[in-house]
Amino acid sequence: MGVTLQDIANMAGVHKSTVDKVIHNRPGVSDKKRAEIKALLEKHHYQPNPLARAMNYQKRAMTIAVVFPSNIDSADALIAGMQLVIPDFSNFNIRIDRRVVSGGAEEQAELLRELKKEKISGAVVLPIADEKVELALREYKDAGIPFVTMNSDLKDSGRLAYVGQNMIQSGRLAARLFDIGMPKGGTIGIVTRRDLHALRERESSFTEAVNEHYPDLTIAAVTDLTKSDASPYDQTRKMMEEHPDLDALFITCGDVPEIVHAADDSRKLRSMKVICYENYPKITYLVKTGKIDCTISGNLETQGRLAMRLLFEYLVYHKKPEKEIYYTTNEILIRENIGD
Amino acid sequence: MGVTLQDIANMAGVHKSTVDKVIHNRPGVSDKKRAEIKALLEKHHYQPNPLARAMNYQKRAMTIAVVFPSNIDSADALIAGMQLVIPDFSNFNIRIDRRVVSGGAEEQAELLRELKKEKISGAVVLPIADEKVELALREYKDAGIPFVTMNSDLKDSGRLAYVGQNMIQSGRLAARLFDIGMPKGGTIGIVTRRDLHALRERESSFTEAVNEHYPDLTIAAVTDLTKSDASPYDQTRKMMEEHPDLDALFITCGDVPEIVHAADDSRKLRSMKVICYENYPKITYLVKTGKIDCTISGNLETQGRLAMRLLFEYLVYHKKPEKEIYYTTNEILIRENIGD
DNA sequence: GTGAAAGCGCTAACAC
DNA sequence: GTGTTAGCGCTTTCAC
Repeated sequence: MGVTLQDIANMAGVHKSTVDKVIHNRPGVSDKKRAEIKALLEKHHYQPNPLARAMNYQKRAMTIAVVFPSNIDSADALIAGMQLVIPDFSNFNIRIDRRVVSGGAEEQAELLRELKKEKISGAVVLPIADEKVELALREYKDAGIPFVTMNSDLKDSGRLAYVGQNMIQSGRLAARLFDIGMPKGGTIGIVTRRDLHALRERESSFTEAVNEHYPDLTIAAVTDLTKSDASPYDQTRKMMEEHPDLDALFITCGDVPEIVHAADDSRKLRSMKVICYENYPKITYLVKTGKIDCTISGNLETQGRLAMRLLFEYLVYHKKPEKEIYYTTNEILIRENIGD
Repeated sequence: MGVTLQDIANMAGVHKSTVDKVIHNRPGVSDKKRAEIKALLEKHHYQPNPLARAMNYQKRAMTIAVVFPSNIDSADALIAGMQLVIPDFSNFNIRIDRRVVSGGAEEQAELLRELKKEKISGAVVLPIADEKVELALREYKDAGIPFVTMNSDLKDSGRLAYVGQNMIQSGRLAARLFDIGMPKGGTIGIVTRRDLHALRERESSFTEAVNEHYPDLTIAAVTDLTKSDASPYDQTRKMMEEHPDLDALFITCGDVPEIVHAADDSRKLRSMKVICYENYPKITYLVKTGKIDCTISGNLETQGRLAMRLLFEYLVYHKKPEKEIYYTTNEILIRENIGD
């Protein structure tokens, strides 16, 4: 049991409400008293009691915005994770306002500004990697609206924390898994998208690991889905036809089902090793049916849960995250451990 | 916001303290009023506010006992997990009393009875699978002392919940991993201990999977460490010498470092596939240095954390676990994803 | 600029 | 049996 606000008030010979004002940097206290009280707080390592604080916030209506780009495969799992936190805070009056915006950076930035006008209490954002979004988020920081970035980071946005996967590790891990799964070596085709910073990191750490450590493996083809307007399906088929010799497929990005189907339709899949990322129902199914050998999960649910929890705890208990960056583990999922 | 105790009191036309007595089944209320109030609570789905409740329990001194058998390799990781929960409950006056008892079931049962006399508030137990322990735990149940079993279960002990690994899955998974890692097939030696129910499950699901699905794999030797008083090291060496042809080693149990060293000293290790369970520093080291190919982690830290959290939440918020059995995931850890 | 007082929802000691 | 009262630690409104 630490010192309470009342304790501090007694020592300072003032009323506890005065101490409260000091703690929250509110006006209405003379400079000398303020300094005195601040010193006492420091000296006795005053820590507010989170429970008592939360008691007061219970009826205060709060809105948390969840901002996603559209067409993100991972969205459902991330949302599911966020839902998990809700029961723990069910006695609070918190509303989750989920907004998916189609379009790109410009649209996301605009949405963020709009939400700010609606006076939201905080936000969980999967930010598009663009300066415009970064600027909009910096306004949040200035306005004192806390937000957490999730799944993809924006370092200088002023976020409370970032929750996501360790991309470098995820790429290296995939390289090793191909090596294990292809004892005789072979050629790999990569499907990726290079407009996302995170995926570039993943691809390059993969390529580096293959070149450095696994001489029996060769990267024979790379398809960057953002280079063309053709569908992921068509682009994959094109790669498959141009490289009929591929032994394996490495998918760094989303649209996994389309890509896998394209490979399947090219009549190559059954003899190919396929490794991809994340785990949502469509992928689970493809792993269970053997079309995908292995998926590396960044635990999207955990990401969602953690992100929401960090924000809640900040809003409700004024508790700052312990770290700035939270990495989830890279889990290797195969048919035998992908279920429950 | 649900109905409050005060709301119910107003409806019943009584004082809220009367309602409180009903909620806690305390005497001092007439039978008719009690029935009336109970009906109202039901009808309005009264849910106590956990925050308010916890506020009152903050200064109440509580002791949680942690009871382990001795010489459990997993202990440190489990404890570390439990520690993680402490900050979240730091404003409570909870003391953790960790007791390791050497000896077997009899000693553990005795310790449990002793702790009961010391009026502990609750316990986290890694129970020895024996009727004596089960009986002692049933007395806890009768006395209203909540406890959680962890890592190894005792179904009929009356535990609040069980937190552990899915053993069946863990065995099957190992079988598949050997199949992947030994494309040409080969012979496997098992080191296990058959006095623990959980490990028997693991071994048999492994054996079954190998026999059913992987015809190229053969189980050529099994060492049950409990069959002899010799050290795990010596017993492993014996197996290695009797079966100089083994291609792989499957370790279901603890004492992994000793067993691996024995295999190493038999000059066989470098050409063998080794799969074991769990992940504590000594194992991490052996994986990183390539002496072990793969370890299947049941997330001991998560087990500890979850077990402690369930107990805390019950003690502090009167919140019952949602499930009776909590399985942690079987995580595949290899050199590339075992660190951070 | 400062302090008094009420309130969040529940619990517990004590009077009646 | 039942109700009164005070209290957990913090926040907020309002009067001085």
